[in-house]
Amino acid sequence: MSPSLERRPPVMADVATRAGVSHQTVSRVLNDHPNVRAETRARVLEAINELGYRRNMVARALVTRHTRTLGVVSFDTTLYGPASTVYGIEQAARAAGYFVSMVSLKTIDTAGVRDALGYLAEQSVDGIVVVAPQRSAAPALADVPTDIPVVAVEGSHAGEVSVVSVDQIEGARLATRHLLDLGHETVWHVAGPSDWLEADGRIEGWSEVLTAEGRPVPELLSGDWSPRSGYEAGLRLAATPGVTAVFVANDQMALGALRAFAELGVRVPEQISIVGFDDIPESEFFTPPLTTIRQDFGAVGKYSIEVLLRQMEAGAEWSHERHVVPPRFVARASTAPFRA
Amino acid sequence: MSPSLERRPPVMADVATRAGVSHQTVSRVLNDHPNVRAETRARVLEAINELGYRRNMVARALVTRHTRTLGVVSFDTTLYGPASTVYGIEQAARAAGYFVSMVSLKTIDTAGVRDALGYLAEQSVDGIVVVAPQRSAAPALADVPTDIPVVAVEGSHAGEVSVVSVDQIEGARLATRHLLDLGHETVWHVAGPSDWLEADGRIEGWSEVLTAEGRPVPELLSGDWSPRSGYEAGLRLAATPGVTAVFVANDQMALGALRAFAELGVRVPEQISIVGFDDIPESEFFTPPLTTIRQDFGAVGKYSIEVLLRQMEAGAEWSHERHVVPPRFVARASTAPFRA
DNA sequence: GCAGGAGATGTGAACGCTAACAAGAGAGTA
DNA sequence: TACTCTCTTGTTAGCGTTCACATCTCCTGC
Repeated sequence: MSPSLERRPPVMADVATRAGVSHQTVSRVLNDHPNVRAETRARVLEAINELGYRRNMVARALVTRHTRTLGVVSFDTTLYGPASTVYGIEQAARAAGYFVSMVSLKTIDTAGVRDALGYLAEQSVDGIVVVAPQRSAAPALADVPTDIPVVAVEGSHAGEVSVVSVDQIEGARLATRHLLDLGHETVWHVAGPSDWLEADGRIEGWSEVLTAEGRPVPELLSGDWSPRSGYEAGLRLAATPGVTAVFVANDQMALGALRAFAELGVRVPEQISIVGFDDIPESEFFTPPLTTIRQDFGAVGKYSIEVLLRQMEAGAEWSHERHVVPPRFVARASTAPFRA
Repeated sequence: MSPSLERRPPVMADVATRAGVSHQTVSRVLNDHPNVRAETRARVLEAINELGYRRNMVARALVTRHTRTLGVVSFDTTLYGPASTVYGIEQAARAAGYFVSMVSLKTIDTAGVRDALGYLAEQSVDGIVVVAPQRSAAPALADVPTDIPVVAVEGSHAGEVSVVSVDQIEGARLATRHLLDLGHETVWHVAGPSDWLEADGRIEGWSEVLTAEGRPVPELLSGDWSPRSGYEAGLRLAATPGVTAVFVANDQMALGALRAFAELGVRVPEQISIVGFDDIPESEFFTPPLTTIRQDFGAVGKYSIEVLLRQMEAGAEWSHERHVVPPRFVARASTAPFRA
């Protein structure tokens, strides 16, 4: 416990002494500065090895004024979508040489997002990605600290920030058109929670196609993304006469609906066709395998980092960008032509 | 672009000047030091507000020698298990006032884990949680830098590090016993990839019960956790005579097996009973709803942070701990008594 | 009325690194 | 030979905090 006994990890000066050079030369070697004699460099590297020296990034960050760390604010990373997005972000960030500091919110609200941004700002992150698909997160993004670049993923594009997102409206159009093309008179929709922008976009694409085709727009059902809420919606739909085609806002709810139909003896796709959204790894093995809309979460992560890095480089004169990732229709066995 | 124009964020000295005190007094206010006159404190807080000052944690970390950041090394956070564990860790860490710096590996190997640990050490994280359920990660944990506390989650307990994990063996026992109790002669097993410790544990618990009960131990099938690999195993099992009960090492593979059986007209649970593992949110809505073993990932996250913090506090004289979270049997509709 | 002590505040020196500048050595040129 | 130029290395001064210590003020008690 005496101070002389508890050995501190070696610092640059220790390496310098050992190699018989100045600490600055050690710094030059570490930073690949060209003007160092090969022999000197070798000597320094040897000393580094012998001492097991590791550079202190905190001290480095203090003087360089950047931490090579990006902040990620997210919500419920247990869900497949957010989890995949965050994974994509992390991979892309590390490929670009950045660390990722995570904050996942339990509930998303303005105060929560603002706090998270504040924390990350204190940590001097070089940039922030906010995965905040709820409308209530938008106000917090409005008064984000101006000195630090921010990119929103799946966020509202109204604000001052750049946005990267999957084209939800187009995805919903694909789903709805597919069902109409199969000869169904109209398409019912089980939407996501009303606060979610993704839920909005899917409703919009759905109703847009129906209206354009002059079809009746059935009453909207909605759930909370969970299989259970899909199950309940399924029970309601099965009890409603005339339902032959349903577009469910995500695969988990679609699973619940499938379960409800199975229990009530409603055959899919013979009696009712179902299209989901997301293409989670399980969908292909549902009973029946689910026709759905695939979102490329990896691409979203990649682009969000790309946009963020560009913004960081641009410094003061950055301009908001908007990047939209196209969804893809995936045909499986849960949809079939309408038979009267 | 002129240096006078690009304004830096305010620092402690700016606040001090504005409030008419020394920087040290500002520091005291920020750190809730008791010996500050109420009026002075108010003046400082006002100045902080007016200037929009935010403390620079990097500078703080340099002198206090801790960053209040924990490192988390993980693998494929797209899978439900790892994602949930990481989420639990993140929540627990933040509740304890720590940030989380994430590194998710694409492939897990000794070099990858070692690199990740090295990076995190350079970042001066105060502690590290390694979620590395593969055996190949173990060697990297052996020569972890001694100056920084590490906890392994679902990792090998052979090494020098503390381990928090779900009792896989017991889970497998519960599943196997349940099937035997239903009158099945023996139980087949679809295992996870051979490099995974969790796969091992489940095999061990399964074969242990069969052996103890004097039942034949059928040939082992195995997959890679994916629904597709479960589907393929299912096809093989359906073609094997005498199979009446199957314990599948995770729910996703169980889903694949259910699909295979459905396609071949094998009825579950009438002809074959199936038990899964994990209890993912979807399982309850499979066709039929899946009997499975629940893992409490939230608890794992919570305990891992608890153990880590304790170890950080203990400093040099820490001792390895081992915390085991019990699994829970969840009865649903995919299992039924054996009928000859 | 003054020693002693507690409370409030300030001063200087770290923390471990990089940036900016300085300086010495050797090569090339007139 | 002297002069410049380039290459290599060293020296000094921060970055924005906290820590250790010094100082000043005011109160208490004899």
